[in-house]
Amino acid sequence: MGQTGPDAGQRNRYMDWTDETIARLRELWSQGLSTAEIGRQLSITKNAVVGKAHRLGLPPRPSPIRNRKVKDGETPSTETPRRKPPTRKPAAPKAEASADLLAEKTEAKPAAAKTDAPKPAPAKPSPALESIMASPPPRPVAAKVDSPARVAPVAPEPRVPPPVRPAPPPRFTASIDRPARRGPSCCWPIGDPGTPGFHFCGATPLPGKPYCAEHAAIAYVKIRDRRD
DNA sequence: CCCTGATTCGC
DNA sequence: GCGAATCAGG
Repeated sequence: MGQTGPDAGQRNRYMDWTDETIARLRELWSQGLSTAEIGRQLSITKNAVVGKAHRLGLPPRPSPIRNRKVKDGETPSTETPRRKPPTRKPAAPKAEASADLLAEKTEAKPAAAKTDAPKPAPAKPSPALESIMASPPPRPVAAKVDSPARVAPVAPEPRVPPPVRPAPPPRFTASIDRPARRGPSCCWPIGDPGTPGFHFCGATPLPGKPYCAEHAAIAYVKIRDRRD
């Protein structure tokens, strides 16, 4: 008879962290996406993202908060280490929403270069994604983006606008991760973020740009000439 | 208030 | 090992 499987105990309670999902997490994490953003694209919570990221040993990014951890024996006098009380909820097995993942797949994929579409960039995969697209230099640190959804339309250059961005600091020290064979790869999203078929271009990007020549061409639309 | 990530701790 | 809950800063 058909056995249900000896190891069928694993329900869909947790994210299936396969090599692929992990790779995607690392990719997105490396790209400087927010934990919430990564979680959203992976259909998981930011907690899961950050938790897994730490377990994977991914390089911590500039935390908005201070070091909650002090060196051992660090003036533990007046400052009482307020360990947060374990008043955490005893158990909150909220109902799982299964068909909840497909409720937001309204995003559009990077349409091919349209002949008359000045905005070939992905319709709007994500606010954060849009940010990285608008910013060639994916700064792993000091990412000082005000708000992903509050980017004011920058004024176009008057003329002779050099398409070169100032200071693309590739801070790839190659230490924590980046085995070696992992130079900069084109991070143009292909497919729907969150679907198994989703992946990045991976081609060699132009110097100072996150995209390869092909995608950079469609990613960076030439600013319309401003005539007075 | 919103956002962010880090840490903790129950499962 | 996983992730909700919580904490903490901007």
